[in-house]
Amino acid sequence: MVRKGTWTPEEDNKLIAYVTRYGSWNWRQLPKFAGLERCGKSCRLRWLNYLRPDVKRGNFTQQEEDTIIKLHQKLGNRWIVIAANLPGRTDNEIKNHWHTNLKKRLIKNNNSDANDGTGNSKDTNSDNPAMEQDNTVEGVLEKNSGPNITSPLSSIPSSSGTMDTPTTTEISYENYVLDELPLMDAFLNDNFWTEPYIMDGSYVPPNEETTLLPIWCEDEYFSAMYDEQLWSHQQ
DNA sequence: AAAGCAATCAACCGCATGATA
DNA sequence: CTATCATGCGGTTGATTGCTT
Repeated sequence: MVRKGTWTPEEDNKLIAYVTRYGSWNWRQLPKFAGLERCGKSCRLRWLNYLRPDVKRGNFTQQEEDTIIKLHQKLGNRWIVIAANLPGRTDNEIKNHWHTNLKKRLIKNNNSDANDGTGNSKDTNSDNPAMEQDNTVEGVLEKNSGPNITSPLSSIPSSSGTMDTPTTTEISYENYVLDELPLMDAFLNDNFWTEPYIMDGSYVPPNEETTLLPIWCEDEYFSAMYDEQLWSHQQ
């Protein structure tokens, strides 16, 4: 039986514990091994959109909104490409923000422009001089990602020390002491960011013997940390 | 206080694409 | 070449929350 609907803290615990330890070597099989009554798709979405350590929560900044608008003008509904240029933001989050805020704001702005008769079109950053340096789509892409539009996964920090500049605003994984947090090693070591995503065959999935263990039960510290720190931030 | 409505956002669904047998 | 499977993407839905009356 496959569960649907909102994820519970317990389910989140299981998913985080599993992906942290073993990576996402196969989303379809993952829920079975992780002890989750969810489909693989649901697990993947939950991880990518909410549980990944580098997911940035909270309000969009003016600069982020400007980037979204500019890129959407050029690219249309290619949310994954737009997301790739906003580190820490997911396509789902950007899509939602677009439909609930930016689209309406643009319509409103266009209407007011049409009414004022000046023909001067103001974008959302007209009150922010700092943003007027290079507001072309090319400029935004160049500034955020280099000359080429990057792959969606490029927003995931590489192993080259990007944890020095965390993109997470609400959940700071740096606050946890490594010695006391065995599971968090995986978040912070050099392999974590590449393991789940590299499909070159180098990643060895857990075997049946090890995965039969209910791994989430072993990690009481992690569970407690998660309950207190992480879950509360998401509510 | 409660009912109605609108806004928000987490999650699901269907389709497309790429890999592999 | 074709079938099958896994994954990714974008559109849409529905539950929850907040606001108004």
